[in-house]
Amino acid sequence: MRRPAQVPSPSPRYAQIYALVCQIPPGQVATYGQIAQLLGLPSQARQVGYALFRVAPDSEIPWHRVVNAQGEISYAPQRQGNDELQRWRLESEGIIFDGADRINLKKYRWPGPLAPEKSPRAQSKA
DNA sequence: ACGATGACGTTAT
DNA sequence: TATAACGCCATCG
Repeated sequence: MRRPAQVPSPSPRYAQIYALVCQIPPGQVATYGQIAQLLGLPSQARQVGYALFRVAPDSEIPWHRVVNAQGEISYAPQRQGNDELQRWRLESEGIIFDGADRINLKKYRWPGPLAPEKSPRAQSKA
């Protein structure tokens, strides 16, 4: 069932994905394509999602803050309800789903690592 | 090494 | 707006 088998040392590419996802602040969400683009991977949105698939639900990574470009959770039978968990967690952070099970990306979309929601101070890193 | 798959995205109908 | 098909690239058998 395509289980992760063993992931002792993921590729550096995945490490970047995980690191970026960890930077998503609570109450906000990012899309797979956005993550990919921020990493310099314009068309590899799939790999971003695939990387998150390898992450355990109890991982330190806020994987639940990543949704697709349509602003909705990607429901898949392979996740066996982890998708529900994702929605539940997002709602816990104050994110509201509309009648179409989608969220307002215009309102919750993560601006990026260079634009924290508090201080729009670009490139103020180190 | 090869073929098939997939937590996606974009464009066309 | 919803549905369908194609493209992209890493991972799996």
